[in-house]
Amino acid sequence: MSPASNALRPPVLVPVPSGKTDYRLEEQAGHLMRRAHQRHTALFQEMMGTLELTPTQFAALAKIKDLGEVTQNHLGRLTAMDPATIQGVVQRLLARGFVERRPDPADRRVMVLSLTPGGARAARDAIARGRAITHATLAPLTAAEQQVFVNLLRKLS
Amino acid sequence: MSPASNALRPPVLVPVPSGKTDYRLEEQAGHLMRRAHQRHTALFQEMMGTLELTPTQFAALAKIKDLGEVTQNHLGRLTAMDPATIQGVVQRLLARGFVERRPDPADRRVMVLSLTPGGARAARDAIARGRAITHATLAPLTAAEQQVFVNLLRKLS
DNA sequence: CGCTAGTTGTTCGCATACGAACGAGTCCGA
DNA sequence: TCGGACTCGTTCGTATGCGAACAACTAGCG
Repeated sequence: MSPASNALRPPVLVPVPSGKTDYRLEEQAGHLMRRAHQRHTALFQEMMGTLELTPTQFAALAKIKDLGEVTQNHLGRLTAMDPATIQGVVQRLLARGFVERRPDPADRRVMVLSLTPGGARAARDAIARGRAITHATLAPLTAAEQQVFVNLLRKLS
Repeated sequence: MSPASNALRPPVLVPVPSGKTDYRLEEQAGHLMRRAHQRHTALFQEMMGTLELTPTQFAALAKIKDLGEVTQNHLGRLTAMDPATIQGVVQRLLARGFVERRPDPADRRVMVLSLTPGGARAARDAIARGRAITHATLAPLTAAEQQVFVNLLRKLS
């Protein structure tokens, strides 16, 4: 039935029939990236379910678990968040009791962040779901395509 | 000297030495998509420059230009925006005088949107920049990789 | 030592993004 | 023709995401 499986071949290169080249929004990389990211966040929210973590909250939690202790700005850089953005994310994790902060005696500008026991438990649970979310996000692609896609994404920062 | 150049080969499959598999945030598809999208929007804002259009405003403008007339919800579906989201976007385009709206006599729920002359001029200008933005966004990839990347993105909605 | 440059965390404002709920209107089947 | 189901646009609330400005603090240089 279906022709199938020539998916990676470049499209047939029909040169635009009309003289004035037209602009197809739905073929622009940026627009497609927005939509793909949109789909991912929908999956994320659905599959994170009762844990009620957003993607950025999850990233922060996972990174703190990784490092044990981090300062807020450093955590922001590691998770690609603006100081203004990481600030709000950390506030919400503090409010939910997942994260603790204590002043750094060596540098009085700095607040050191670490997980609470409850935060550590949440992080373990969330990471398990994180694996499933990655799986679901990439499900429309074959295993080989997934490899290629992630490699290309890495080149696009 | 250096092994090098096996970049597309699947990683050597070192099964994690410790018993507990670890989770690398920076290799997760979702996280990478967020960062790639982030980079794109930064390029977008910079290159759109004095036109001061956001990606969603641009998408709406380009789509209206394409169709001549659209209703608001329909426009939202075409540009992948929630009714609540497209509402704000249209408000701002109305406020800047790029878009007009008039009631549809045939269906009194509906408002029909179209471009003003100024909006049409802005759209032409913006689309020219849009091409450059797509180019810059994909610049880290070779031409062949760009084809593959866009094809894979399309499969991820 | 003292001044400047840079860093850290915070606040404000604006623009997505979407779930939920709502009033107004349309449509279709009984 | 009546009533329920659906659609359209709007509002509210919450969470990113970032530029800009700011106070507090550190560090480095003359």
